[in-house]
Amino acid sequence: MPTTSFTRKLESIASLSAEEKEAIRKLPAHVMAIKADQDIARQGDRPFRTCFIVEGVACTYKIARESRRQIVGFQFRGDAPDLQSIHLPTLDISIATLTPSVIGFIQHAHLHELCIRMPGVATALWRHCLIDAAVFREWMTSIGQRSARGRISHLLCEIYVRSRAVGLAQDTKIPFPITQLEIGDALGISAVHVNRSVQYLRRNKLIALSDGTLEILDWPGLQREGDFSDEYLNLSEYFPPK
Amino acid sequence: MPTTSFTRKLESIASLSAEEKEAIRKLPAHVMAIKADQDIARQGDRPFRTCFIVEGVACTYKIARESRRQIVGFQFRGDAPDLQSIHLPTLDISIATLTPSVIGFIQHAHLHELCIRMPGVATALWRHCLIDAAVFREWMTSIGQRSARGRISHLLCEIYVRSRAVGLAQDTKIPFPITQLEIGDALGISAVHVNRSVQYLRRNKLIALSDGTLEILDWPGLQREGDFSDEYLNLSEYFPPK
DNA sequence: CGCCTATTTGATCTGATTCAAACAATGTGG
DNA sequence: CCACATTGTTTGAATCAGATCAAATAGGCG
Repeated sequence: MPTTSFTRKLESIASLSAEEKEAIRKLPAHVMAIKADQDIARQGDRPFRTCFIVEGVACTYKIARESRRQIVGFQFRGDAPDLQSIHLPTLDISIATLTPSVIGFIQHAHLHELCIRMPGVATALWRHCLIDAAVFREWMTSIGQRSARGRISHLLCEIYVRSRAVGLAQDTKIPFPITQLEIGDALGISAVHVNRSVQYLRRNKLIALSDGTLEILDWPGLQREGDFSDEYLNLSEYFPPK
Repeated sequence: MPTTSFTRKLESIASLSAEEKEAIRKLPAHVMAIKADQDIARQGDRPFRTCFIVEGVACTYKIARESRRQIVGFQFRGDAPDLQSIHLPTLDISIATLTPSVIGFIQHAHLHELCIRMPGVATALWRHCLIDAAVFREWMTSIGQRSARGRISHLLCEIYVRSRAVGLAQDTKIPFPITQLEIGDALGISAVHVNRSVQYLRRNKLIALSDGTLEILDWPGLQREGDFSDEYLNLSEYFPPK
């Protein structure tokens, strides 16, 4: 079932009864394969349904003056990039795939109905929105206060932990299809400077990054470099790498 | 009633029936006067109640490495800085007053009960959380992509519109008790540079700012300078200045 | 093979930081 | 009511992190 990824994500951030899980899994979902670098939705849209990632990686972004792009989030398996549209009709962000992806869509009407029928599901969805917001706050702190190296290290830590939480990690390795340009757009750094910073992290044996794979070589070191602590992610279960 | 400010805020972002408004107004609230520059709650706390601003101005902030402070939001009359704690038990932010303030507190239990009894109230509260998140996204975009001048102009526009929406504006003037240091901490700019940028805005007759009062002299010009559009605030009613 | 996108390197420039000090405004206690 | 402490604003000078511009190199893929 495509909704399994969504259920698993919600499970990783809230406690759900077996009935609730089953109800979410049974939500009627429309599923679609989408190529890389395609917009799924655009700023200003008024969607009648919410999307979630079944497979692949997506990002949400806003455009500021002079077509400068701020990526405001990365979404992995199970994440719902526009869950907010349940109660905010007009999108203030655009959503795009970064890799070839499989995207699921659930109509708002079905979610509303389920929220009334099972308040525990409403709580889980609300929590999903609140954790998104906690991540935004952490990113603001990163962009506003940390050095380029710190920001990049912090982001890599976050993506590693989140990937792990939804079963995408193999040992200390995760798939990492995000380009350096995209990292720059997410962190308010130029791509050139991202490159130089990544090289620094490689030189210092904190990470290995190539061929779309990120390997954590020195987890404590990377956390220190990025001033990272995973609390803001509010994961209900979390297995740190050895 | 102290809860009137909170009700008015929710009214400004969601449509509530007379019964719902009345129910919110009747929520048992504990009220407290607090001096300026006091923490109301701290990162790591697990509050059993939510606070809201009856009078005064507060901010929420996070501390990054080397005690650098990122202010992640300003709160005015009616705002609930830690509404998230309804479903996220541990606070990832600290909350502090910026001026002498009157703060109201409502127990989570009462909010939960009301959410079940009146789903419209749940929607309004959820919307409050979602609009907070939309503001975070806009701030990220500001901090990540806009120049110092742009960031400051954008912030002034936002505060002006929000103050107006809860009845704090007189014509083109609003109370503005936020220091330049605090602006800097909110926007990732040093206080010195904030000062020079504010002087630029003054020189160019976009604003007048002194004695705790901000006057908008050239609204279109300030919006242009800050690349500002109010859509992300999701106000249900909005009266632009003439 | 050749096109396109991503990464890398080098050189130069600049917006913003930092440090330091003066100045203004406000409040406090004697 | 004044001396003084405190906090916020302003100015100047030196410095730097990161941007920009330009071009080379490397990978992936039809």
